[in-house]
Amino acid sequence: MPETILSRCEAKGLRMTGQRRTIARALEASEDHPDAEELHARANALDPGISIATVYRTVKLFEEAGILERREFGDGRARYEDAERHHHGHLIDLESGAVVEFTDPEIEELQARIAARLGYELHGHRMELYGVPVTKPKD
Amino acid sequence: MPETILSRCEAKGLRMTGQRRTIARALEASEDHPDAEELHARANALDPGISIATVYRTVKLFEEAGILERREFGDGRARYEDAERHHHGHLIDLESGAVVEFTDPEIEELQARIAARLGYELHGHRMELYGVPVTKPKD
DNA sequence: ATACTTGCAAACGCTTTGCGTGTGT
DNA sequence: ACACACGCAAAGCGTTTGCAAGTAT
Repeated sequence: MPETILSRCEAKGLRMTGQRRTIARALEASEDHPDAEELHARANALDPGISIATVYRTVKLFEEAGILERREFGDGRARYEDAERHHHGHLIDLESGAVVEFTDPEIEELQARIAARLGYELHGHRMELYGVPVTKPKD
Repeated sequence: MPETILSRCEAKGLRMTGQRRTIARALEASEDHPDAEELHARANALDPGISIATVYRTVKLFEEAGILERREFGDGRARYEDAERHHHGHLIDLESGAVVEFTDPEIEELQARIAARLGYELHGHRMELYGVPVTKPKD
């Protein structure tokens, strides 16, 4: 089970360019949920010259590889976070847009229970419940 | 406690034009989660001549009045549903975008518990948890 | 009477994409 | 060497908005 974003990229066989490495480092250093523009700024702070188009292409690539998760909090822009970070919930202030993270042991259990009851595994599709990708319960 | 969308609009003192009445009727008849374009089509099927701009203005108005809830399922466009309909969850197929509705008595209880633990009521702001507006637990 | 609402079309903000150049494997 | 990634700028898409004409109260 690899741990860094870079090592997970390599494990998936992604071609790692300088730009992708830098974006991976910027994501690694992020404890929050940057949007594309913010991630662009953080990556360019590490190594200038990365275009916003490359940021968009890279987050899409990483998301399709299961390395990143894309989130939408209702303000129109997508936000990204490391898919391996411990699962947590998001409580969103609808006025200010502030995002409060929290963890609750009951969440994953409840998600797994609901998903199982709905028979999601019969579809063989990736499913999302309350904005969170559904994973099979460990047994 | 009024029941139709129209009566709730009147109770809130909204100025009810012909277009707004028609959009309210289209929403009333919807058992699913139409986006703006779909709602526009349904409203025009009832009474033609309503512009998409008016649909957008009206759903925003209704949402701010607490009559509608806006949802985002990750496909870029917002979807709308009657805020008074029984609370339910959404399981989303990430490939096809299909939305499966379900209800679970544990969801609201868990939401209320998490929200209470996080002290959301101290802020005095409208908060959203997993895409669902948080309401105070009834006691 | 007057403040609010409408349709139209232009503008908006975020994201994607075509193209010619540059680069990882 | 060659398929793929890049930067740039243009286009795309859902949504919002300025304006002049129309409407609810």
